[in-house]
Amino acid sequence: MVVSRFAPSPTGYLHLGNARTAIFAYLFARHHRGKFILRIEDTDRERSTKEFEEMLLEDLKWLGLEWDEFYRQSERFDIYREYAQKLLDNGHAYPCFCTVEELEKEREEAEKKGIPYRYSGKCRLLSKEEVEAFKREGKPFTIRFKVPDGRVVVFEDLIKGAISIKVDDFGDFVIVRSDGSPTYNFVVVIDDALMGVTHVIRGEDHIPNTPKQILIYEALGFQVPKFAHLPVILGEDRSKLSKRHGAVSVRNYREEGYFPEALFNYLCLLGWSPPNTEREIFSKEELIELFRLEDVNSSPAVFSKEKLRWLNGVYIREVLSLDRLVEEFMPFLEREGLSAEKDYVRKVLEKTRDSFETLKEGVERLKVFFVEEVSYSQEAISLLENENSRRVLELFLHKLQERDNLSGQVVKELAKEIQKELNLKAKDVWHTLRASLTGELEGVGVDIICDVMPKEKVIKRIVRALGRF
RNA sequence: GCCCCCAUCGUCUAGCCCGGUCCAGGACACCGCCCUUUCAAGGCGGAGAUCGCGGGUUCGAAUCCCGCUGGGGGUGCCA
Repeated sequence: MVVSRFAPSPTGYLHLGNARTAIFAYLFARHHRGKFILRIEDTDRERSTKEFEEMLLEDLKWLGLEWDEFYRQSERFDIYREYAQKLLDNGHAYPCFCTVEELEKEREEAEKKGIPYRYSGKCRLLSKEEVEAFKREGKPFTIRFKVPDGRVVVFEDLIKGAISIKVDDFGDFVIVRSDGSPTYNFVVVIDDALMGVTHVIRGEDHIPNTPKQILIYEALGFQVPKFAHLPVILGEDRSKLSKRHGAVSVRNYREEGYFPEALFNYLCLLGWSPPNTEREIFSKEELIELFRLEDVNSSPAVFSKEKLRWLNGVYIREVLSLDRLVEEFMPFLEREGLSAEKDYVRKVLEKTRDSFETLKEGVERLKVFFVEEVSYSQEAISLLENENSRRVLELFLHKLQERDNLSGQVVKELAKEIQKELNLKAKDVWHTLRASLTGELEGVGVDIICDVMPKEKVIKRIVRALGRF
């Protein structure tokens, strides 16, 4: 059975790059009817927090990723200790008593000479007696993995193809810190092996780690899984997407009123495209069906907020159900201090869903439907102060009284009559109505407003405008 | 510095494995027109890539080979 996993460390909000990695790993597992594991990599006690972990889970769920198994590395230290001991016993690892200061000095010297730094491996040479003596003294030590000399590790990456790395490029590396906590390169192997992970799908920044990990797999007699390294996501300036590029966490987009389906869909299109089709809109189920690692691009992609926006708009106007739209719109309305009956919101959105691309933008655009009193822009004021405007509004009110109810159809008829009777351009009539009704010179169609808003409310706004100008 | 990865319109990409149908297709953004009471949305059309550069191989190369350049990533008792 295929088993993939997503293994984030809880040191911040879910980053877009990580989200895409999670999505690909998830899609791959589901496509093969396999298992998808979520593993929290919190071995670094300094930077990991419970709060971030909760956010992470929340964001993942929001995106629509369900996992079959869940682990937390901080709860598995006993297991890691056991395997560290195993490596010590079978001679693949050794205690190292070098201090951080000593290592720092070595590194500086290497740099000064312009030669690439790697740990000298001098603690490899310590005799049993020396080790015992140091331990009795209570001298702190790390455990290092013994990297075999001259070895070239070759592996077939499912996305990049054959990759070979000379192991001499890095020295013996630490697998257990002096405080007893295990390091990433070590635990990742233990966990993936024990959890039966068959496909390690992760960012390409892990390529340099892979040979180290393969060495550990071998030293422990574990079967080496398949690897797939995804290209990174870049910002507009072509450097790795990071905080200084602005909104880069899933949470940011959620708060701006993006839909998880749209973000999911967009992220899939970054570095992957489905075979034999020019479609771009896909449901999660379709993506599961279509996704193949072979079709993932091997070059990095620049994140485009513009295109995400567009895609979100497509979801709002074409893909999502009206009910869903209403459901998600409500909290955004409330966040702006506005409120309305669900049915009313439904009526509004039914007619206007094709005119905005994020929920936040939607609330802004549709405010006029929900506020008690509109505020007038400078342009609207100068228009309403015009004598013609007064005549239009008065005539409109007068005619409105003769009608039982108001609608888009009715307002069109009335506008036409007014235009004729006052000998004005259609434009002028409409502009005046809009200004009095919305306080702005642009926005949602006046006919739509009259279709949706109660007649009394329309009258009230016009009366108020008339009274003010 | 050293190691690894990558390279098609501004951006995401199709095509590359199995060379001719590609004087390179689609999408976002951009420009114009139409629709129209405005802004969007929508419809139609346009511009935009000598396939990073230079050498080969071949009757023929975006597609195969070599070199160069550029970009990205890594180089921790972070993950």
